[in-house]
Amino acid sequence: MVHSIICVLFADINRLVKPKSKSMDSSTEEKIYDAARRIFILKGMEGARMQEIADEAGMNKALLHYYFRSKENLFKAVFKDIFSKFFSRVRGTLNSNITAKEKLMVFIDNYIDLIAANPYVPQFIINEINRDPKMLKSMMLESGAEPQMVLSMFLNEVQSNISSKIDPRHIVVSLLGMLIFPFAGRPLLQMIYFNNDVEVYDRFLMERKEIVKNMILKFIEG
Amino acid sequence: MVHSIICVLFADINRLVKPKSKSMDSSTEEKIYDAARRIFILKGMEGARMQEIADEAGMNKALLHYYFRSKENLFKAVFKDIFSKFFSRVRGTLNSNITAKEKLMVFIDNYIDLIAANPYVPQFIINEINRDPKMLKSMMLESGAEPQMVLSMFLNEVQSNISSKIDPRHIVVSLLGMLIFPFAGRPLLQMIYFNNDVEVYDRFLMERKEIVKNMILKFIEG
DNA sequence: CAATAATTTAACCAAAAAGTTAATCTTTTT
DNA sequence: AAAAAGATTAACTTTTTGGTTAAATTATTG
Repeated sequence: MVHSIICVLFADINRLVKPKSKSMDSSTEEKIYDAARRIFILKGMEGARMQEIADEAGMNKALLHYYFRSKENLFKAVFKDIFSKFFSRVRGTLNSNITAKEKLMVFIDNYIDLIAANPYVPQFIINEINRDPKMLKSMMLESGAEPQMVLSMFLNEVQSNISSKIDPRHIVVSLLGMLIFPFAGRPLLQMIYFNNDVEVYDRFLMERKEIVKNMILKFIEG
Repeated sequence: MVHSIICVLFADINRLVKPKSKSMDSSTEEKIYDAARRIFILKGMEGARMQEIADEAGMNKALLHYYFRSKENLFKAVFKDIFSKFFSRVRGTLNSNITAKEKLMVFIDNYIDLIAANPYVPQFIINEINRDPKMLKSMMLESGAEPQMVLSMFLNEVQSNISSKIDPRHIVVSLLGMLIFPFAGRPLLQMIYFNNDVEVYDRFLMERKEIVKNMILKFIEG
């Protein structure tokens, strides 16, 4: 399959958060930023500690306050970045000129690859928006993300190309649920249904590409 | 529909957490327990403050330590309770003697009602297990919950009654994703796709009963 | 009722965590 | 090279938060 080759080639492009690299060519501010991203995504705003972020970045805690005035500040910068990057990545997968149905299939493949490379991001975003829903408003204004466009765009296409009278929002929500839940609920699901076998669960996640495509198609085409 | 009548009649039975009641007939310990449940579910272990729980319970912070030695202790008691209650409720919906397919349909209806009455519970459980996966092990041993039974039970039935060669775990995960995600992602979804209209979103959630049943059936029956 | 036990409170303590500062080291500018 | 600006550190302060205690109040029991 050509597509899976493309997936492999571009796998690291999907990574929103750089893994800690030993080559120290990035600036101090960048190092703080990256460390903060990793810690915040893993532990959330409330669970993260400034000291921990400083340690992760390999430097003094005071520097975090030197570059970003407060934890709140640092978090907001990081969150805004992750949020907009994530949504623009998602939107990016929809900009080819193939049929609507094909586009939907490519979307599912890419979305699973994207989350596989950033398994904590969707849950992180959902949690933080639950914690402080006001953030979402400013996020949508400041970042050019316009996340509502992401799926309504092609779902209008799907809607018109395929005979289906279902509210497209039900399809979006079902689709996202099927894609995100196996990642968000991994520790639970992996233990209960997979005897905590990491490799088997990883395979399971990749199998989902075909499963979800199949499921959505059957539903849309009746 | 008879079923919706039953749903209305038993609506409050689904509620795992009592809303704060003005009638003060419950014991101090119970009041603390209930307040802790509400706060922990809303803010999580890390986000919750002992003072906040004391305020919610309408009493002194020292009392929380008098009845439960530590925050950790209080949290574990509450979490264990919520976890096992939730899973036993879920399992409870599967104990009628109707066909496997019918059982699946009833399950979907009941599950949505259950989460509608406890919208934060699934995400809370997932988050806390992510934070401390060790908890899950002890939870499964101590509480008689055995959550793995919940769906494998009837999915074996479904599997044998209906011709379908799909790994039932894919069906479980898809199903749970479709059911849980609209609740977990509510603030995000409601804002992006529903102009923050609470009533419309509530209706959307109830519509999902038919949508999800439809979707699962189409998938299983091919 | 008196004594004893259980409950409740206000005030306090210690540890953790965010945030600050002044002094030092490094780089850039003149 | 001297001065200035920028980056970095160690040590410190403040605030938050979980936890304690001793005294007061209430309930229970002999």
